Amino acid sequence: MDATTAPAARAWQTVLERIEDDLLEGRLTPGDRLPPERELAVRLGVGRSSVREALRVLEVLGLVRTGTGSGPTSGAIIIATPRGGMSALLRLQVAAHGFPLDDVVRTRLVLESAVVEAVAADPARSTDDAHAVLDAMDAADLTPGEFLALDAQLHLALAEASGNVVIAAMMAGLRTAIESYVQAGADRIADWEATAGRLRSEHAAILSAVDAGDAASARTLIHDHITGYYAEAGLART
Amino acid sequence: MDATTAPAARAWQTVLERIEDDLLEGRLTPGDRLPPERELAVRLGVGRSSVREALRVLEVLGLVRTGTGSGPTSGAIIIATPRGGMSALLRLQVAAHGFPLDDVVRTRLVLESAVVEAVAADPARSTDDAHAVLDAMDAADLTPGEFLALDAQLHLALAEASGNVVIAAMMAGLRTAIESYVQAGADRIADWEATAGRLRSEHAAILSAVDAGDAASARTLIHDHITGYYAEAGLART
DNA sequence: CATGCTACTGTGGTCAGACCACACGAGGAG
DNA sequence: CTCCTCGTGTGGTCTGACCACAGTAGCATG
Repeated sequence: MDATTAPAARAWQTVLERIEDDLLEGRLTPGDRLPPERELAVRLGVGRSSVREALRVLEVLGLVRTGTGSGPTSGAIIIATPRGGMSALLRLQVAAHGFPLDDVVRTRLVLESAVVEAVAADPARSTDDAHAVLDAMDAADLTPGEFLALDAQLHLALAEASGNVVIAAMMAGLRTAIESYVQAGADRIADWEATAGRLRSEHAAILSAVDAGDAASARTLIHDHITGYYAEAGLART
Repeated sequence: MDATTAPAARAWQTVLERIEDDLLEGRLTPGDRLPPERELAVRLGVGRSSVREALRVLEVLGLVRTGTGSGPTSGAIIIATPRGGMSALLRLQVAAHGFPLDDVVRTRLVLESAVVEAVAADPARSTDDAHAVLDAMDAADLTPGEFLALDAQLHLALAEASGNVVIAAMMAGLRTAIESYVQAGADRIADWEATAGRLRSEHAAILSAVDAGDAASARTLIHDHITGYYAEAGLART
């Protein structure tokens, strides 16, 4: 409730809360440099190792970027790139069985449906990036791994087209979390070329529906597209 | 692509990847205890501080719980409680302006709509927990803070009723991320009692629609419920 | 005077060692 | 047999030291 006055039993939490508070109050914004670790330690009355533990957390969460040496790129710099942190969180939770694979897939369905609906409903949203990836996927000599990487890129491009960075970050993370399972699933598919061809045409159909502003069709198509692949790859529950 | 053989320039990443690999391969599961920090350091050929930085990250992400002393509760124990990590990530990203408030609210709309729809469509889902919170909110002497805490609890109970832990964790995190803004918004509402009364009846209507299996109505009601509050609290963009 | 090299300085990255607080458990004192 | 005390192993923290790295100031050289 009141993080600013909480005692924060552990020293590294003190550092974390202090930085979060600076962020909230606008004393720190992306692009700013944090004081040197040694100075921060003295200023907050903790050891340098405690400062480092807090910075490590912030780094993994995508809030700071650290650099050695001197100059403007050195030191701990505030950034705001949530992709990495979201991916790490989801990936590890899936690995630790905190997030069942089925729930991850179902969440993808919810978010992707909302994405295509939003993009289809807003004529101002450009799907140029998605089309570019779609064209790249037409190359005939793609390995399954390359194809799936482009597939992830395509879905991400759609999410970004929706303009919602939270959803885009979550979708990137969800995809990363199940990346190894998707890859393993591809190996189980007997006729990969046939599947790839089907996925290509499904992608094209989805984009067409989105571009046409047909939100309802886009929802249905993306839903079937995703559930279809997971069923074929032997990842679906039912 | 291949995390297991990646060089991992930094020592703490080595530790992190090793533990992630153990999780993926099933060598570590929730409930297991990690080796002592000192032993882990020797075994991986890194310093103890590097091990601690990795453990700190895992702790914040909700993957391990550390305890001092001896006995079965001491040491670093694998858990899988993603709530805390999701909340921390979203809260800090909002604080750092990586996640615009509007996108957080819009994502809430997407997820909550999907939740009520799923719960309404599945008669097996129990809304008993949500009803219990609803009853608690009828108390007349609630402060705005207490009321909003129960409100968060109610929405979370619905998410849990959907059975999707990923969505439940995300919703908990999204709510936490904007908690301070929600509180601040409540202070700007002139006639709080009137608003609280309206929220109560809206909650009741949503639960009724869900219990009746009316997914479409539930979607509309929850959508208006959320957008209504944000508009009244002066948090909405438009 | 211009140029290029060198040493210095400040930064994060890592390690080693020490000490503390804590909780359990073994062993002795009663 | 019971209770207390001390030992032991754990995480939590601090300190100091050293390294790698990048920029920079200043000197040597042309």
